[in-house]
Amino acid sequence: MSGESDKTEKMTAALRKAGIRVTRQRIALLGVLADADDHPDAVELHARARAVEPSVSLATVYRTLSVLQEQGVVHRHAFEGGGARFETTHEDHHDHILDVDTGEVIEFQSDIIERVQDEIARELGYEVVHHRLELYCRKKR
Amino acid sequence: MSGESDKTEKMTAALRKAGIRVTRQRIALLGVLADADDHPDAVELHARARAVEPSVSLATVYRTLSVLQEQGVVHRHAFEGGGARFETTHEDHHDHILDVDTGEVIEFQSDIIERVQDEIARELGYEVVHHRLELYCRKKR
DNA sequence: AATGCTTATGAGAACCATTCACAACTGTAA
DNA sequence: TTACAGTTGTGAATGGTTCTCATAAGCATT
Repeated sequence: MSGESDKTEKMTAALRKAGIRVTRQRIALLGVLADADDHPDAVELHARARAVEPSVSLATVYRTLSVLQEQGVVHRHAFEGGGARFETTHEDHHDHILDVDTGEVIEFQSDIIERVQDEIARELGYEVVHHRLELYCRKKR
Repeated sequence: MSGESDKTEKMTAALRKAGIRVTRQRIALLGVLADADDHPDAVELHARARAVEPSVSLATVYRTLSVLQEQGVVHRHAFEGGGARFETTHEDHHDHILDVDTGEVIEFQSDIIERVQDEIARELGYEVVHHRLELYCRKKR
């Protein structure tokens, strides 16, 4: 309900520049994405977008998420179990810890791991295009 | 065609011990898995198993793979794009490099990464149940 | 504001990998 | 050999995601 206009404006400006039409449905979804601090799936995003703009179909959510992904605005994650989950792209790269009991997602980042990955790939004659690192964890008691 | 009987015997022995029936279909699939040095998907395993034992259905391939996974005999990997891919469990843990152009899978292992992962989880009050690390790479030229 | 061209949308069908239901079959222990 | 429980093939069902197509609506231009 608050600081979303900032992010949303940046996003829509970027879209216009890319020749992509800014529709009611897309504005709704962008707002929802800007407000989200979790990692919702398409159905959840659909529900949230509908609360703002009832005329958003699930198909459009998927289509728009694809567009936004191509534009680099959102990231799509295929964690174990269930469907894809999304988050707005933020400046710093990170990987994810998933609480296997609650499904909660925690972000983390490790330069060391990053560096070792590149090194391993290089030694085998490859360069890393992208990677996926997920730690499925349980809370220690 | 060759050294498969060894592995297969070990596998079937383990299954019998676990009270799991050793059927024609399962023998065929175990043989195929023992022979495979790649990471085939269910359809590919079905094709290979059919060559040995024509009465193997795709449903049985899936069912058996689930059983074998529960027994710890095979590992299931959900790489990006396409369906799950399988490999027989071998002693040493490893992660995967995927050639984004060819789909080829290369295994690698890094104690450093492993250690840092545990450390990161621990600091956040978690313990790693399992993880998934995949490097999507392109051959350097 | 109205025009026209083009892209986006909603609804529901289609897709694809995987699982399920069920009647027939078959290991396996006795 | 029997008998029972686990297994199988077939085809239908599932669930997430994408596609089709007729209609709606951006947006640059009058």
